[in-house]
Amino acid sequence: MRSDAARNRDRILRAARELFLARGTQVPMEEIAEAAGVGVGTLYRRFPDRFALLKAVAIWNMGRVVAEVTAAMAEEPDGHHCLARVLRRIYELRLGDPVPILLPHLLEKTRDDAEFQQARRDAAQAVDSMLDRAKSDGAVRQDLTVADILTIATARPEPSALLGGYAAERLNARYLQIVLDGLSPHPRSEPMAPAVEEAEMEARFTEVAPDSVRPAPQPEHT
Amino acid sequence: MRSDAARNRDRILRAARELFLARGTQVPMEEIAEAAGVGVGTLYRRFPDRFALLKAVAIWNMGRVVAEVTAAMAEEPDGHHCLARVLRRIYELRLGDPVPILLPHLLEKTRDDAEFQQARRDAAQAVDSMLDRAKSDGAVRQDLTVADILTIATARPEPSALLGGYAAERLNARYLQIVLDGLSPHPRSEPMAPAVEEAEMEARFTEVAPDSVRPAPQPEHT
Amino acid sequence: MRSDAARNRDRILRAARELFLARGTQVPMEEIAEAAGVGVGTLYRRFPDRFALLKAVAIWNMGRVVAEVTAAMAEEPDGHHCLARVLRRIYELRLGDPVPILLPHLLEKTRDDAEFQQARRDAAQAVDSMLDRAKSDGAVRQDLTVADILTIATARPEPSALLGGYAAERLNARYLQIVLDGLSPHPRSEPMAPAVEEAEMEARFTEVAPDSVRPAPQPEHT
Amino acid sequence: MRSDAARNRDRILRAARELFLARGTQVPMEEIAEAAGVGVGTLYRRFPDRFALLKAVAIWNMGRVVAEVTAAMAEEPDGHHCLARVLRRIYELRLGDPVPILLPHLLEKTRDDAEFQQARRDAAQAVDSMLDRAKSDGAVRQDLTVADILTIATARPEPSALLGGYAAERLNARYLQIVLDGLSPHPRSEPMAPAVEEAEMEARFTEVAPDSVRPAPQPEHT
DNA sequence: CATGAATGAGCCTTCATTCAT
DNA sequence: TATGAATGAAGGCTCATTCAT
Repeated sequence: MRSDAARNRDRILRAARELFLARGTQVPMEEIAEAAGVGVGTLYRRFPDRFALLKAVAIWNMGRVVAEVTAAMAEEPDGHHCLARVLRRIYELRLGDPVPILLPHLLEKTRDDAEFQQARRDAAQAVDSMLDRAKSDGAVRQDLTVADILTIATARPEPSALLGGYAAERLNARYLQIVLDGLSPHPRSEPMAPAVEEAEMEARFTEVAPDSVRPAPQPEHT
Repeated sequence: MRSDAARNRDRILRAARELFLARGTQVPMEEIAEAAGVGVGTLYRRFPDRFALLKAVAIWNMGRVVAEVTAAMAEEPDGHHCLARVLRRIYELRLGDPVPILLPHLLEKTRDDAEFQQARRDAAQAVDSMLDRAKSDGAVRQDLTVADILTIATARPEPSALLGGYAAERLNARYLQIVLDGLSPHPRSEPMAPAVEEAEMEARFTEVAPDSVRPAPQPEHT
Repeated sequence: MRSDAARNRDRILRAARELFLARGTQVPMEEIAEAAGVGVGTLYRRFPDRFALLKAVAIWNMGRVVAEVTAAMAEEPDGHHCLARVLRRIYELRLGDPVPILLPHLLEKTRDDAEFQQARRDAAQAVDSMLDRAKSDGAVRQDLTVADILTIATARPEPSALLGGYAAERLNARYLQIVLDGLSPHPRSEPMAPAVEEAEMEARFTEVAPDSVRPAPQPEHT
Repeated sequence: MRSDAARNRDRILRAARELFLARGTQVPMEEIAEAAGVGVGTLYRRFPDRFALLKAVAIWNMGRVVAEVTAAMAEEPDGHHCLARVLRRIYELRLGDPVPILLPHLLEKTRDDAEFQQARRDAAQAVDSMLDRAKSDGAVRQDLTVADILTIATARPEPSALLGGYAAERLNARYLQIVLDGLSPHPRSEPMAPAVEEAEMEARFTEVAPDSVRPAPQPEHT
């Protein structure tokens, strides 16, 4: 029965991740339950409310980032290909989508969630190790930090919004190449704004951001 | 009262644009009405449903893109600064946000909307003229097309999703510089995937995209 | 301008009568105004609320009953044909439809309305004179009163409800003939329940009906 | 809880039938729910929209017609009393009211509804068998068909519209006797319009009625 | 006077969550 | 423990009526 419960949890999580992406984070809980092949009651037993589900999906996404980095590090020949592959996967799987991975108000509510914070640190560390390798290989500028890479991860192009899916793959590929070119060390590059260090990212979870750069309020996910 | 009505329409539009960004496109119509200082009835008289409002905001956004390009072309010294300024403004004002400017299903429903299509063409043309100038100035690769620039416009970084607003301005500035670097002509750049020409974009509104690259279904905006 | 106003009133009344029949008495006031070719403001100037419109239509209907009786009395050869024609016209024009001619709560509210009461008396008197002639001609039983005829007027057959309009004319004609046969004097007829005299009808507008025979409450017409 | 659910469905149906008659088919769903002692959500779970409720009530009404016929056939001494009793019950219970039993547009939407069509056929058959017996007993003309009886069923007198309920019982009784007299075989009767056979009624559900006899458009029930 | 814009109460419907079975 | 029935708060939308132009 323990295994049944675990299987249910897993099916719910998969269904939720897919439906959140396909139909938005407000998708009815009943649809998620149905897609998972369980009753709503079961869904609520595993995840007491919608937020718990969002958090679980976010943790799953972060774990997936670690997995993608690990695989790329093992299989790609150099830092450039490694970075290219991971970014491509993040966009493909929409792992960096602001919704639902890391909504501001989700961050607020997860500040004290050990599991969530651990997953976040693991993901940042994995990306950081990948960035180190890219720097060593001379694939990217030395003044980049993990915050830059994660920022790029959130900047998923959506050419389908322009072309309804037409030529989306080509446009995505071109976008990725442009970004990678931009990341590479150019003699002519002007100096950038000061880098954001990992320590600063970490600090975010203890300090409160200055009002001037507060993110826009986000919709409550009930 | 014609003038009153026009003023109300305008106030509703502004309120909608702001609330769609701040609280999502599902924000209660009543809140939009309240923010605009009118009753719901008035809102519904001007915009028969939520979709009409989304469309009007999208048209406004596209008009704003034209205005930003025009201003930049007039005031900036060269193609590089022009492009940089416009992209920065697009991100700042969130003019290229997939929501609500150009959701796939919004495109479907606007295929036969003359005003919408005109606004879209005007925006594309403005961006294209800016791109031409940037090419003439040697500021960007010659193999770029307007589709690439618009794709970039949709790829707005959201560092606040990672840092809750902390250092967002610096990260945004760094992201923009990375992209601009990537757009600049590099001798070492590998060839890109075939460019998407403006004619292909235009074709999107008559042909139907191949199934293989259909965008994910989107939430209904009622 | 007096004539313009009168023309408007008339157009509104016609539109209201038609729309009440075609789409029910809850049809939006704005539709009535549009069908009449005036603005809602004008409609409300002539008829302060929906009830005023219902009342005016009811008065018009009763006037039409008088007109139909008058024409039939003048043109038909005998009491039988006269009665048959008037009943047919009442059904055709739906002059006796409970809605909106004589809803119970409409009666309540019109108890003190002189114009309405006069129209009602005129209609009853016209029908009564027609009934007298039919009795003189031996076309109907002697024990009938105007209340019976008016009751029959409210019993409009609606075969379209059964057959979607198919054969409606034939079924209506057959129904009418059945009723007329039933009205004719049969030696074999059993005695009927006591007749309702006109004086009793008149009394209804001063007394209050006994609770036991109160009509079902009717929907408020706002 | 299956039994609870069934009990709720039943209570909703009863409440709906009563309120549709008492206050019209536009009665707020919430009132129906309240009268049934359930929440609106429960009502909507059983009946997804107002139309589903109308349909269910119509089916209930048709079933009741069958029950009334069956009882009358078993308990009444002859065809005359049987017919009289059933018509009286139909009027008393308002089983033949155009609303909600058999509205034209309801027929349209139920053309493919197996349960509805079965109920309709059962009711027609029951009435037909009763008519056969009446003919055998010499209680009615031989040239009547079930369509005539059903047409009569829709022609419910509403004397309360004239008298506010005063003397309604007597007037109803007299109306019924008049109709029954009209139905009885008179040597002196003129020939009637051609009868509508049951086969023609049945055909109505496959063919489309000729435009000339289309029923008036009916109010949408949401 | 005529118009139609503005208002907001009210009804329909959905869906998050609870809880009886 | 799994289910799905029940609840009711919340939001979309309509429309009667008022009132500024």
